[in-house]
Amino acid sequence: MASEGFFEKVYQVAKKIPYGRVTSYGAIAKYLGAAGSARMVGWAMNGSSKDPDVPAHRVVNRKGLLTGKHHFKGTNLMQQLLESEGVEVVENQIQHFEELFWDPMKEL
DNA sequence: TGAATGACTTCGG
DNA sequence: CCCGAAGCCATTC
Repeated sequence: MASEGFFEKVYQVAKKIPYGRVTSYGAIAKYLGAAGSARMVGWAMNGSSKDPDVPAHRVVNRKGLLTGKHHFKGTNLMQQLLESEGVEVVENQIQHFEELFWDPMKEL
């Protein structure tokens, strides 16, 4: 259905996230023109399971916290993926988050 | 149509 | 910065 339009956009942006970088739901939402619908981005990510090319592990909340890790298959899968990209993660929180932060509005 | 939900964000204390 | 409460918005039932 066309109702997946919003989801598709989220997937596209998520796929554009550079390697070893992360972003927040709000940033993506704002880029999509749906500023304030950060929750929808997370919701869209819920459907990202059907699109393995979507690096949902690179999308965290504004604090750099891996809030969505509980939605992954493994409890530590999300962190492992980030660490695999050179991103330090401690206590579900991304280190140097401000440095690794990738703003689609600014980068795209 | 209306109420409930959610991987968030912002505001006030 | 931490905590609690309210707000937002699209999707689902």
